[in-house]
Amino acid sequence: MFLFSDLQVEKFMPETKNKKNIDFNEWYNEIVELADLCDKRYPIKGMNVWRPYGWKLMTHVDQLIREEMIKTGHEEVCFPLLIPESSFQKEAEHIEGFGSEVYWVTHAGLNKLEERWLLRPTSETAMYPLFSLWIRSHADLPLKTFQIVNTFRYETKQTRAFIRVREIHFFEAHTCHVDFEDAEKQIREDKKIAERLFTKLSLPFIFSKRPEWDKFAGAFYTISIDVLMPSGRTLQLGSIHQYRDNFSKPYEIKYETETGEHAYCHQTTYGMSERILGALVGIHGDDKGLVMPPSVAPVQVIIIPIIFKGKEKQIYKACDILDEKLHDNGIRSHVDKRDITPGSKYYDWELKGVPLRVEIGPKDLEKKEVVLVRRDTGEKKSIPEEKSIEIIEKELGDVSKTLYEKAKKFLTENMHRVKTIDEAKKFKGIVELPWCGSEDCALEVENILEGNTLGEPIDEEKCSGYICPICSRPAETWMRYAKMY
RNA sequence: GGGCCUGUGGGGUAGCUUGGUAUCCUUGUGGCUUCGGGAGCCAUAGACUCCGGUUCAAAUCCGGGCAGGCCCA
Repeated sequence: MFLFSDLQVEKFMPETKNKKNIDFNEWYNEIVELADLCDKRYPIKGMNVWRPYGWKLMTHVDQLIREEMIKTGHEEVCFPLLIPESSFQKEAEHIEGFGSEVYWVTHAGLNKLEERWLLRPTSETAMYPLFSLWIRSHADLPLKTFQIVNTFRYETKQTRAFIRVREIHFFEAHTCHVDFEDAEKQIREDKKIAERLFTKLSLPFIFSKRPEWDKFAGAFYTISIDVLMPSGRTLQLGSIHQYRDNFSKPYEIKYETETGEHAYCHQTTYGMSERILGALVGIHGDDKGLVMPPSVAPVQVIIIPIIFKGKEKQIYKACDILDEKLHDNGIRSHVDKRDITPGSKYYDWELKGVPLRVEIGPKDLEKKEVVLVRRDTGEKKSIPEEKSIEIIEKELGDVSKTLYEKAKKFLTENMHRVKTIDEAKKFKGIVELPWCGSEDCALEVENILEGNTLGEPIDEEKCSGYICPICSRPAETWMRYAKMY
């Protein structure tokens, strides 16, 4: 039967075709294109085009990272995209880890190259031959650099916008230190950077020490930064690696100590990518579109003039005055003067995830008020025009907080520490089980739970008094398992 | 790595089984009019993924490529 009420729902509540709660993956695919983040029609698998809005968001994320780096004494550099094969081949584990997924340049013009070049899958092997020239003395250390560049990995698996791509928008920090302890100090700083950065992005995350068999190719150990997506899968947003002297030896990154000895550097790296944007989309978004935290929203406050015949001038003027005041207070605002109906603008900016909307119409002018609407909660209220700036500033902060708390609740509710496989089977998301330390046992858990080994919790007492659910030996640590992207 | 499904104007689709003139919605453009949750009218623009095969004739049938999606490892 055809009901008028169905039509109304359709008419007044336009939403994505796919619902986030029902089919997250399809919803995600729909929204990245609807919201003008990227264009997946570029004819190479896994290489999507950044559209203006998506790129703006990404550059705002980059800027937050850049600020953290500068604040902690890192210097920005930019290395070449191409790496000679001979540079790439110096560290054995690294080659083994990346060898199957690099793109090779074999020809230049009409000539075959004498030595092949590769497109960087990450920049260790591009940077380290130069580091060995830059570093001579202990006074040159620590060397703290970073770059934000594109890297290339030939993914054979299913690609997904921002989450699994072949051309990666990559942030990588590379540091060199006098010894292991100084490198460890760097890693402690890296963890604090993550806390600050992801709080600004309203993205609660967990650190895990990746298992030995799944750490970065060439690393001594790897700490991953993971978030939990609404699908129940984890998404790794960043990695912090302790290299010890694994790379400095083959690349001969040495320095002269105060006593005139020669010593190898200890190194760390820190990596993140556009997966952060994928997490922002997936975790905060809803069936109306994106919901962006104010820290990265290209437009934080959208002002919609409600035009009535004969009153256009006054209304536009009121909008412009507020717009200017917001700018003066460092808030990114915009007045939407397009010749379409206000309702149509509401939907547009909701899709784009603008945190706050202000409506100014004739009634508001009379009452010296403006209407304020929150994207995250839908809450709508009238506020006095003269207090609008302070109220808007406060509301922007509240949006960040609300987004964070909502995501934190989801993470907490879907992370469970249990003692047996049977208990673990009851839960989706992330489970922690006692672990004896054997790879075989972890892989067996992976099989049973149909998930992956995420890693051990860090900065936490070891797991004592429990037994490994597979082999019944005493457990050494807790181990996390989850389905991963 | 294995299996399954899909490809028609910018977007979404009908047509494909049974080969012959490509449907509708949306969007774009110009104009009139309107504006507190996707307004209306008029005019106009725009498509069969690529290569090969079968056929008098292919969007339609067959094979392959490329691209997209889903499931399993």
